[in-house]
Amino acid sequence: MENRIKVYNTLTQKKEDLIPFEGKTVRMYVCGPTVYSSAHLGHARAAITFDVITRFLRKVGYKVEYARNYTDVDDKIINKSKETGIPPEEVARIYTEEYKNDMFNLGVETPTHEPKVTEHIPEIIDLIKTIIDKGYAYQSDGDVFFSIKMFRGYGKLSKRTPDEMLAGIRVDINEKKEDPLDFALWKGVKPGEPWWKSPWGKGRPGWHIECSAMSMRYLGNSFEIHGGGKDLIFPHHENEIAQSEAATGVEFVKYWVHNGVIQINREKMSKSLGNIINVKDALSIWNREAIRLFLLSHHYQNPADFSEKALDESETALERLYIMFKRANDLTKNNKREDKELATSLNLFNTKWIESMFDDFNTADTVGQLFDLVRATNRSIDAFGWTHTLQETIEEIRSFGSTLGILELNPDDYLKKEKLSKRSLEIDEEEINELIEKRNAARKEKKWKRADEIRNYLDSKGITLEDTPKDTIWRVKAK
RNA sequence: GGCGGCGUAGCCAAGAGGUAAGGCAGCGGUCUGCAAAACCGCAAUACCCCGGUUCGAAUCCGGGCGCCGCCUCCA
Repeated sequence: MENRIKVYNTLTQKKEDLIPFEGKTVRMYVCGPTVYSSAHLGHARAAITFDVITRFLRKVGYKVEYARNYTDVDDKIINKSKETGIPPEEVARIYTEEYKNDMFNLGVETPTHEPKVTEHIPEIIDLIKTIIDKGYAYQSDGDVFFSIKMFRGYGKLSKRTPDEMLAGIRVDINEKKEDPLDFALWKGVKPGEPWWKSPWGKGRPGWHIECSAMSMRYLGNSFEIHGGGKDLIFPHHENEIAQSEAATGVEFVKYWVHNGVIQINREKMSKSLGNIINVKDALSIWNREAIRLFLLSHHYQNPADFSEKALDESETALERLYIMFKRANDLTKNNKREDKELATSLNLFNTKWIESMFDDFNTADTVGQLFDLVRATNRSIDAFGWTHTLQETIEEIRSFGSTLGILELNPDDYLKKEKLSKRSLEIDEEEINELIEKRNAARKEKKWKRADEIRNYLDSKGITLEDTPKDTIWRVKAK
């Protein structure tokens, strides 16, 4: 078939060929966090989804200009400041740092640009001016509102008309607005709030305008991909389209790409349900690669139901991969034979996973293919030991892993060190090694009862032993 | 109420007209002192229900039922 990447576009509700405006450069903007609280799994999913998309596009030869913002002025930040007594700038600074840290710990690569709202106030003011000049916005008191009825395409992304939205129940009444659906581009200052000077008096940007201003600043008036969680489609992205296209008269974004939400036990993760899981907390329990594998085992558009069981299963699945790496590592390179069956499996994998990624970044499908190859690889290790083909296979799996941001550790680091430090297991490496020696001494004398006692003891501490022809190896149980 | 989406074996989850990936859990076998890991096999007539289109439907269309998201701050 056509050698083109297909991407599902929320705007057209179809999978489309990804065709950049120019050559092989893809410009992508993804809505980053409003920095008023710790990053949760929803942030992690969005970041990882677009991290993988970026990694893959680059792998297949695209240049990706990737911008992801920090919204560091906002009502929620101001509220947090009032609650805690910490100045708003400080609230924003703390959570921006935390977000960066969390993303680093999740293995998310840093985007090309990470603009902050507070550093782009002039751009925002200019953009609002243009929108007013073109007649799409009006001043009311100290505020500036976007007039949705002036923009003909309003609702094209979220597939609803203003009338339908008005039929909905909760629309806040604000006498300053001409139409209840109008939204603020600029908010006049209130006592104790951060403000900047503007042609409309002191104030600050409304929500939505920052993303338009910053994406245009770094990526241009029209760019290829705009991403974010599905929950941002309305009103955030709808409003971005309206204000951007009102200002420039050209199509803002070619492909709108939205990731599905995280659910906890089939329910939305939300403050009111009290079921928000922070990235930091998840990382204290599970390896970051397990979290990524869990997410990437779902198609990015589908909801992902997070549970302890599901994450434990991802760790178990990862363990299978690392055990395979370890088996391969431990082989001596003395075999001159080649395994043709493995070569065939490898070729199949090479073409299939790329194909799956070309088809709307179907990482879940690639994971299935990976495990097919893993079986073939283990079979090959059993039958042939080390071969050049095996070496090649391992390298290819690693390379695949680096596109998904998994399988980047040494087997021993994953199977031992990482987990030893993550679980408080009341046992250390030294003691484990001592016990293994004792057990092997017992085994030599065929004192099986004693040997099994030691193994059971270690098992009770969460350590699994494995006797290989050469020696005894150990790992921390997956659970 | 409006808009969007989902329902695939015990659980999780891909697939979107051509005869159902993969993971986890379970069972049996090979290997092992016994295990573990790995491999082989079983469970497995797995596509919510009822109609329709088609040579052929999990996939398309219509109608049900159940669940979820958005419409208010959200990744």
